[in-house]
Amino acid sequence: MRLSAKGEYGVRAMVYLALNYENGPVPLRAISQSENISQHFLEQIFAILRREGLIKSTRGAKGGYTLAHLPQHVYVGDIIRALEGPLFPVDCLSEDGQADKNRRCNKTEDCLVRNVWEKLREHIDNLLDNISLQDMLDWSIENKKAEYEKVR
Amino acid sequence: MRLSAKGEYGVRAMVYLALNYENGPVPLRAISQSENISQHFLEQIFAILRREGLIKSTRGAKGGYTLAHLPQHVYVGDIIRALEGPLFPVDCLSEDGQADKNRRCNKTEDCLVRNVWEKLREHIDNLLDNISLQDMLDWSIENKKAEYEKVR
DNA sequence: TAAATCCCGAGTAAATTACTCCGAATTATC
DNA sequence: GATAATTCGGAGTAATTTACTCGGGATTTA
Repeated sequence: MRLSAKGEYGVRAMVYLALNYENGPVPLRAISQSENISQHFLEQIFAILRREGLIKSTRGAKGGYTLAHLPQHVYVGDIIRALEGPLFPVDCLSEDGQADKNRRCNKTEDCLVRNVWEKLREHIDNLLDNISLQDMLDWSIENKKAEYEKVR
Repeated sequence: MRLSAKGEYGVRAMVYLALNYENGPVPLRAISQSENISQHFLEQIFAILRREGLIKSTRGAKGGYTLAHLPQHVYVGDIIRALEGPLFPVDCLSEDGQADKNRRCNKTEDCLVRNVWEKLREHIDNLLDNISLQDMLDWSIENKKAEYEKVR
């Protein structure tokens, strides 16, 4: 039950894009260096994010990536789901019938546990779908303000 | 971001023990057959649950496993954490300083994302620590009642 | 003594993860 | 038009994790 590097890096990178939202396209090299993430790996992550419509790319020199929407309209949930698939999947919960049926929970009629997984997924989705990149930037400012007040 | 079979099976098995709480020790074979889970694999899962004090074992013929506490005092969070380790770990969040430091988020002073992971873990913990095995059994009864009302 | 169980540790095939490597296409700038 | 900076795409791969299997020993009941 952990977040993979893809998801973790993806969110970090998206925050970086949010910070530079006004400055035109950001090249991967910059993110890679600043966040200390392999550039090749980032390329793969960004390919996904682009396919999912979360970022826009500009090719060629002076090119790079930009958020496809305002930071207040990009949610952590979108990023993570794009990169990791549905959150908290327990196979018996998969909507698309892709579940590995001969391996898991065949008693679908009366599965006592299913409710728990459903609740859990709802909670996680709900939380992450209510945190925008802008929120994260704002928290940071608040924290800094608080730090400052404390010092004074 | 998914629950492993260990966690999933573990919860299913514990629900089974809750259902049979009054009937004395339940042998693995019964659970294995009823829940369609490999018995050897269950042994490993139960070894962990026992070490964590969630179940008690009785050896020998007519032996088996019993919940160590009343179903209303065993929480899903305990089961899953026992089997899967801390929920939603992002390495930069690990309390024990075990984090793979040269790989991830070295900017610990000012990590914008950390807050999100922390909130998320709190939420998940909080949810799962408030669902007891008894709750799950009760829900099932309620569902059945509702079904019944609907039919009537 | 025999059968039923838990207990323990080693081994392993398959899947997943976290990348690397290569080269092509596109664009800006000189 | 050449060069450099970038995105784009796919293939490959080493390490790790997962989901088990296998074998045998210890304990208890009948």
